[in-house]
Amino acid sequence: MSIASPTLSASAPEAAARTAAAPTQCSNCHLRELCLPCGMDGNAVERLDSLKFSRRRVKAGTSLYREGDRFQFIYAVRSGTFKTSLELADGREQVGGFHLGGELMGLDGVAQGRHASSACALEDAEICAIPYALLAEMSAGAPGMQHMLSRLMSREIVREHSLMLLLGSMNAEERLAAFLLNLSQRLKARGYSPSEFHLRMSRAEIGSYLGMTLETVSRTFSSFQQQGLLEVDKRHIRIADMQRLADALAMPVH
Amino acid sequence: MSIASPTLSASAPEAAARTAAAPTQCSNCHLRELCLPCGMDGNAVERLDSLKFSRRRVKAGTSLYREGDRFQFIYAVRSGTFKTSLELADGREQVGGFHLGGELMGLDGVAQGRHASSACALEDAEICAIPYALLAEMSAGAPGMQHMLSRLMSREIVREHSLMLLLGSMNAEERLAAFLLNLSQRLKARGYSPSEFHLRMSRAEIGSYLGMTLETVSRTFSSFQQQGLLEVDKRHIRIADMQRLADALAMPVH
DNA sequence: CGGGATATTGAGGGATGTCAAGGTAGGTGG
DNA sequence: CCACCTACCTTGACATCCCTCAATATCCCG
Repeated sequence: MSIASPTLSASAPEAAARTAAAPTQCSNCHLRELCLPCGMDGNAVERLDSLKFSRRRVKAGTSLYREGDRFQFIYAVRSGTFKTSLELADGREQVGGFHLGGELMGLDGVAQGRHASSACALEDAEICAIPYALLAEMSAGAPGMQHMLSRLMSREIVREHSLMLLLGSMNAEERLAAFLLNLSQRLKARGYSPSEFHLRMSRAEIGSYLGMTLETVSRTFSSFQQQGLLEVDKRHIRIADMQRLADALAMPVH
Repeated sequence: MSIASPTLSASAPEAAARTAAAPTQCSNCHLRELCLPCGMDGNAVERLDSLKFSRRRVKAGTSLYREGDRFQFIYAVRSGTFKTSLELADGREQVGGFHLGGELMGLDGVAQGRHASSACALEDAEICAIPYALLAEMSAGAPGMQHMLSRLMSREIVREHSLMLLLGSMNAEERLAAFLLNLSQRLKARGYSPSEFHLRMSRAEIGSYLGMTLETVSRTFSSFQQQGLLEVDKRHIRIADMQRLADALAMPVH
């Protein structure tokens, strides 16, 4: 609960400088197929370009926003990995998700006008800050754009459904298998290897996300390795048998 | 699993008849402070009225929609109680939420154009079917309306956050206490007693929602009764000590 | 080189799941 | 109206998964 790490300010000089140097445009972003513009027509993407989203670097371990902060922006990850989390009454944290390039954060702030969770960079990262008010204003005249926004929010609801399912009715092995397979697919969609990757999050963060202790996460990794499903070296993971890992999900041991 | 219970059709003759007899208007609905119109100005509510939502009765145990059905409507509960759920690979169900009067269901369908969960009435109920396409079309010209829709979806995301927290880091007593306190507040907001009510859902459904077995739910009810927090008679609940029940949440036993 | 964060592994215990038996309420048909 | 049936709830005994506590190893960084 490091109170030290400050929320970055939108008006930081370096952010302004960067924006001037390299205006951020969705139309030629390498993540356009995954991110906000996904499914939009050229016309709509041009409108997005006109907003000239500001870009910001976020250092590893730094918060992008915190629970209770005033909601102004939604954020798209350009590079790096984030976690979003809630703080419990007793100070522990509950991780709500991990976010890779092209994924959006902050949509939970629309409801109350304040962020309902915190977002923290797990490695040095870069984001686009999208002013929600402008986005809403613009989509008033553009039905397709508004629908896109609704779809994105709905997608977040569906994502949380599956997490709920995971937390509500799976054992430790199923949970970790589900986590790894989901991560593998998302990495693949971003052009990385689906079978070999480096985890950006600690065992404790994985455990919090999956509703188990860091020791159980560690033991389950070891167990998967002994079963020949994975090769694990700290945070470096190789999925040795994707099929059997998927089976661990579909066929509960019960 | 009962393939028998049919999804109701929007074109059921009785539904059409009812609509003609009593056109549904948000502006004089007794739930307007809790439901869709909440926070809208008079102008916007009039626009809602012009849509003339169709009303539908749903018998206890009947599905309103099912996972995979084409998404056309979002539904507002007028009376009765619903559960929403997902089906697991092995046939078990995972309950995702319970819905009282004034609450909306089906927003998870926007993402894919298909419903991502099923909704089933726990008692005889009545709903408003809100054609999503019309709603989206109308809100294109009305910024306030569109913002309302976004807020509602965001609220759903926040709701699932708290469920995630509950499933990820609470023990059986904390979970049941959280469930009862939440239900109590929602009943109070609807003009019912917050301290004495009838549960519309079975122990198994509560257990699925909270990520525990029906036996543990039953035992935890008994334990609360022995501690003097509740009086329990099957589905009839009286909260005898609201404060200590709330304490069970804030001060984990750990 | 030292210190802190992170990961692994073991031992033991406790919370919760599983299996089983019995009770109660409500609906249905004779 | 009663008998029966089914669904639901409660409770007990036991098993087991996972948490807790603890020791050690490893890595990274100053």
